[in-house]
Amino acid sequence: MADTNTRTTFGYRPLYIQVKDSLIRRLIDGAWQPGQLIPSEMELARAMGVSQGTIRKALDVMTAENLLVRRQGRGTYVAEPAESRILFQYFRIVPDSDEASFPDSSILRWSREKANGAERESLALPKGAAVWRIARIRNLGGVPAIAETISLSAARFTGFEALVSIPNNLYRLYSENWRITIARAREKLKAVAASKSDAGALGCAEGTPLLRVVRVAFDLEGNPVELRVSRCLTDQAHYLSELK
Amino acid sequence: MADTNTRTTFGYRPLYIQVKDSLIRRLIDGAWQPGQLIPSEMELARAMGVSQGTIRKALDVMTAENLLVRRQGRGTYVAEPAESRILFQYFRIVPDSDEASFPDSSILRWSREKANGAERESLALPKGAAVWRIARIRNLGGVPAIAETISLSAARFTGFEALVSIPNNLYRLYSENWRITIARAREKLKAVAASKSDAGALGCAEGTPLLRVVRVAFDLEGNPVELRVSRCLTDQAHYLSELK
DNA sequence: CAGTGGTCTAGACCACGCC
DNA sequence: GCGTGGTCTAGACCACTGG
Repeated sequence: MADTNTRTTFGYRPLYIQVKDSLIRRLIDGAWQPGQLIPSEMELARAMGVSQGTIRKALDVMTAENLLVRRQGRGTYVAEPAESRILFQYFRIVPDSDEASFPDSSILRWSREKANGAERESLALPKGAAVWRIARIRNLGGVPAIAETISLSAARFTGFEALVSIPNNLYRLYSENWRITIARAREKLKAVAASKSDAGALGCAEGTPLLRVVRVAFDLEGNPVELRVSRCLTDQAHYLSELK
Repeated sequence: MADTNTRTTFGYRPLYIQVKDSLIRRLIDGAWQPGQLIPSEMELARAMGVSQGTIRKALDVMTAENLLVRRQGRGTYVAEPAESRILFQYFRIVPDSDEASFPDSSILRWSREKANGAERESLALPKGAAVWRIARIRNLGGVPAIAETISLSAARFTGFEALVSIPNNLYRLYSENWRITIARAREKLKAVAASKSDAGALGCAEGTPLLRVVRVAFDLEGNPVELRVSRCLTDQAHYLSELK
């Protein structure tokens, strides 16, 4: 590892970035599983032939990217798609009054379909590709609040038809069944009028203003994995965004 | 600085945090102005009696919080509320097609008013306090797209009435005229139906779904400074949110 | 070429969790 | 008490900027 760097201006990559890439490789390959305790800084430093400080910098960057969790006195763990973390990181709809609570969800239907234009573009699928399409309703405080349509590449999620049920926490499902880690996501929000079917599902009048959230979620390698379109009732809740 | 720490479990603060607090104090007091080049790491280390590495860590944290800008070979500068940075950090409405462009804006009216309940709560104002209330329209690609109402504490923004005009970039105005730096903001989004006055201002039908963004912006000390309510037409644009 | 931030190293000590 | 991550130091060298 010590001499992978040519030291020319072109293509110079700091050592700690190379270390980071190498460690991310282990996550992608599944050598390190979510929740697992990874070797200590000293061990990694010895094994990779760099100083402890360089290892530390790589681990710090990965921690900032929510890939690892470090606990003083215990060690460094691979981040898990656990409820609490997902809630904080990926679920931005919160009731106006209280703090956030994880919404339950009921599946309306799911089926294998030919990908439409939006799905092909968002998920980088070839023409004629198939997707799994899931429709569900999420409740906030017991009241239907979000209608969601989730699309997944059928080629990537092989064996999806064998599922007996679809859990509430999909990112854990992706992780455990397909070893896919969601690393980041991009959301685009618009205000739209409720369609007839959305109105029926959410128990509101047709034409009610809904917050439409289109999310594309990416894996560790930067490939799009999931397209999720949510239509949200926002009379008692809002989408929270922190700008820092 | 070396011995401000009691080394007891209670109230332990790392040195670099103390350094950071001390440097932030200079920003709050205005000793260091936006755009200014601050002393080099070595100078600061000597002046404060700590190692260069400790200074570096404090500066890195402040850079991550967008308070400083570091440029290799040149030095470390106090961050400016410049168009380009504001655009990236605080303006999340982008056209569906292109990349982001800074919107122009036209002031509809501004006046001093008695603060309403929402303003008192958001800005932590006492009962009976006064605010400056600004109404403006922002255009995206030449078309009216956003109707905004901005509220500022009259007690904090003294002399506001003396302004001959209100510029497009308000955060630069706050910085230059009142030495207030906006450090972070929280936005809450809902979908609402266009009111009669919004419809008139935006040239859409009454009842059109609008994206309503309520922003509270905070200064370096964490005090709320600005309440901004935006109603956005989202037929040709969207609100972009990155989840990492 | 001098000065700045960026990287890398080596070693010491501290706070924390667990046994 | 031991091992972990977290802090702090000191010093070397590298990459970038500007004169």
